[in-house]
Amino acid sequence: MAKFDERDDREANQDDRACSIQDSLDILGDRWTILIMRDAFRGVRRFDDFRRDLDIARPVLTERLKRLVVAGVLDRRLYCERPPRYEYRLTPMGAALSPTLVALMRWGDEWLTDEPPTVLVHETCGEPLDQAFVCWHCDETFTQSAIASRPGLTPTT
Amino acid sequence: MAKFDERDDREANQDDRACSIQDSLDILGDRWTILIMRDAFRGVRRFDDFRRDLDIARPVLTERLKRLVVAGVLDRRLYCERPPRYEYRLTPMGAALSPTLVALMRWGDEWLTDEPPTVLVHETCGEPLDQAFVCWHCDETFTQSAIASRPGLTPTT
DNA sequence: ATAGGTGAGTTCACATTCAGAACCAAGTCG
DNA sequence: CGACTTGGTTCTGAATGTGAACTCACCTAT
Repeated sequence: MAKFDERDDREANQDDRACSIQDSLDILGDRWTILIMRDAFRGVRRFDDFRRDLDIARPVLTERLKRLVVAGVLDRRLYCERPPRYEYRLTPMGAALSPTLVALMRWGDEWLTDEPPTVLVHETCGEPLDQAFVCWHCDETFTQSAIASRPGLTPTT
Repeated sequence: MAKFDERDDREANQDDRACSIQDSLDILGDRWTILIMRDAFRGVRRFDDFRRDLDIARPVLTERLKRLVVAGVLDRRLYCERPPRYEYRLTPMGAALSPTLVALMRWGDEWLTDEPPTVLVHETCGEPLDQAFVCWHCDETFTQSAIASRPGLTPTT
């Protein structure tokens, strides 16, 4: 993934750079990190709570949290001085992952589970929310099936 | 991740099941799979094209593609009889991952890259699209920052 | 007809990463 | 005092990933 010595620039016409999905996955792309983020969204903040909830090996959790803090996605802060205790909180950058996690969740709900999906509801009216694409210009909204042209992420072509 | 023998049901109060994010990650959750899917969205279909584009080890690619086919996300079909050649195409289930990939891409664009983001444009008007939550009932649209209550994926609490 | 090339793998030896258990440190509670 | 908690680190085998070489079926050029 790092050694592209013998590559001709075949891929340059396709997307002219490593693609930001790859960049995102450099931070999130291992078996645990997204689950850690999911827990963080749920409000989990402490080392042992992550560990217990995920059933993850301690050294791995230590390393992942460190990476996430370095990446700027979590913030490690002392929440108790005298027995020094830390908690990990979402930074704005981490919180910005919510659409990604929601999309993953909805996909799993739709295609993988028989159980009733976790619906997101509109706080003010209690009706279910949908995740969609919106064109502020035309004031049109459409779900993914209706979107056709996406430069850099071309559809089935 | 599979052996929960000694777990008490501590997590039952939090979300009463494995959570569909976990289910999704059982399929997508390793360093390569999401990149493979991204390539599939871009129109890559053949073994060697995936291999070259991703610079992934052959055995791993073989195994990943097999898993994705079993999972129902890709479809392996013979596209040439006499030298038997296969191609891997997105199934509807695979295509349904588009919001997830878009969300990942947008996150990477916004937080990780200095380069101009890949904007998605509305085909009919050419204006940039946004990914958002929409309440069909109130006919209101809001981006993730404005969403507050999500059962099962509670915000920062 | 033979030599070389390609697509799609498999097999193998080696390196990295992960898991699980034990250990440690700093503080707190009984 | 000793036990317990949180948040780690260190260690050792197991699992996984890596790259190189090999296979097999076919195709193309000479």
